[in-house]
Amino acid sequence: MEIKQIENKILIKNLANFSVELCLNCGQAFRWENNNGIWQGVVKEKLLRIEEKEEGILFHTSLNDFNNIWFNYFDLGRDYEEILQKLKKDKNILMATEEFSGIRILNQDPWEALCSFIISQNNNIPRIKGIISRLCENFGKPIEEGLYTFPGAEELCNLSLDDFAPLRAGFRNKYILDAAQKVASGEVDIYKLKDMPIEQACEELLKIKGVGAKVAQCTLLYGCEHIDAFPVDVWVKRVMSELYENGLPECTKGFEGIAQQYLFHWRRNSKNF
DNA sequence: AACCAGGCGCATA
DNA sequence: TATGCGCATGGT
Repeated sequence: MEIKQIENKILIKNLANFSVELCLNCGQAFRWENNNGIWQGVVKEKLLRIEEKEEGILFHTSLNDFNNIWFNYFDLGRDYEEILQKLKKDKNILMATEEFSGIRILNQDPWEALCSFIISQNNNIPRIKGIISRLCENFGKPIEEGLYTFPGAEELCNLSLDDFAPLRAGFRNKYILDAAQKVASGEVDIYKLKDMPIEQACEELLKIKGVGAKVAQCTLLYGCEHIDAFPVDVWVKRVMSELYENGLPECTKGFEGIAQQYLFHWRRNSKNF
């Protein structure tokens, strides 16, 4: 990986296993938009525009923000080469990586991940994006024209269920509110989850109404750096029953979350599954 | 017009 | 412990 500063942007050259499009559009994050090849999104209080060029990945950001925010967000410190080498011992994952090279697990904010995946339950991706977008418009802070921060738990915990009506999230409203209250009060300390054993971290999340095993595992994988979390949704359930009746292969041990993301995307999107 | 969507809580046995 | 249904809403 080679970092070049060009005017007020950062160009990353020779970065293997990184597809901007796949990372931002494979169902792990719901707030990135593609405008003519330039992906745009807000994380914490910061806006990023990022695009994939022939020469490399172009981050429209300062070196300071690249180092302090985006390097970690895109998981650039992790050796995917080594991990994928192990995962590719499995023929199916090998096929998935060949067709969809460059999926990485993003390090999202724990609260945003939790809240997003509560909203995701019994739902489809376009509508999940709509609800989250309305959540940010209604309760986030404006960054610039049409762009908002993701509202924190402390900004939601004192609202009433009626206040959530504009989201059109249906029965999920009460779950979002309960999550906001338990997180804001510290009853569930989501910032400690990354340093806890995964089973214990999972139990903490299950205290929240509307959070079951699937949402908990998603939160741990996408928001708490637990790369071994393994969310099982309908698509992964299909893969498991079709290909892995006896469970995941040994080579995925420790990286179940990455295996999951490739299998999920492959099963959903591959024409030659 | 039914059925489904990156589930979960609850009732029932 | 295991199954099945209801839940709000919107897209196909």
